[in-house]
Amino acid sequence: MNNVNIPSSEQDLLERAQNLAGLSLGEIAKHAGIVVPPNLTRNKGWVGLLLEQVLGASAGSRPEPDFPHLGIELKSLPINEQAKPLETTFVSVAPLTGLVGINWHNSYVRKKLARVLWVPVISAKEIPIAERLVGMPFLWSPNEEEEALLAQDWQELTDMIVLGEVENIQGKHGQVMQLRPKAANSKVKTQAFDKNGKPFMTLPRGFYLKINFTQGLLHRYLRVN
DNA sequence: CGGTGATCATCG
DNA sequence: CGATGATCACCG
Repeated sequence: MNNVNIPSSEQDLLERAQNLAGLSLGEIAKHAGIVVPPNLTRNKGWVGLLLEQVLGASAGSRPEPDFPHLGIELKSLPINEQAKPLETTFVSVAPLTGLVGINWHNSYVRKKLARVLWVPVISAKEIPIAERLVGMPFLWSPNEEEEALLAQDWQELTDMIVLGEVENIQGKHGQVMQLRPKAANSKVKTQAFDKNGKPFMTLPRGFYLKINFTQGLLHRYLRVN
């Protein structure tokens, strides 16, 4: 069963998402006719895919926003009962080549994060998948401070890539956004350039939002209204 | 193969 | 016990 039911507007999408607040993943899955896996070990993207389907996002792996006509990206956000994110948030694969002419302003990361529908899910490990509750979804765009932090980290990480130092980048780099492996396993390789400009093969990387960043925006939206 | 959706699992 | 590096499933 596919999404015949595509949200017509940002407001429509937001309302639909907010109607999920308080529901359990089990209830939502049942309504959608989807079986809840016993755990996420072999279904790591399950929550995100469930929400995509229920909210009428376009499926597939195309590098586009989940709602192309609205320019909105959908992100599930696992949190604990104290509203603290439990995991970093994957943003996108990091380009390791073809970076000439790319800057923060025209970067893919900035585009992806321009408008995000965050759907918090209380996902403490001890809670069975089906019993995990959806929190209050909210639409977010970076404010000036957030965008400055993202731009700074993106620049630092991209500079290192351009200088051929991608293999010296560790998770600790970046204040709010980091670069980490993003692959099926550590044997997967993609092309990059070393510091002498020579091509070599390395592990694909992705940009991830650190927990302090998503925690901050969560608080910004949950606090004053 | 390289993108999407992410969480797992081990280490300090 | 949090953060980093590694990993899993699916799609076109």
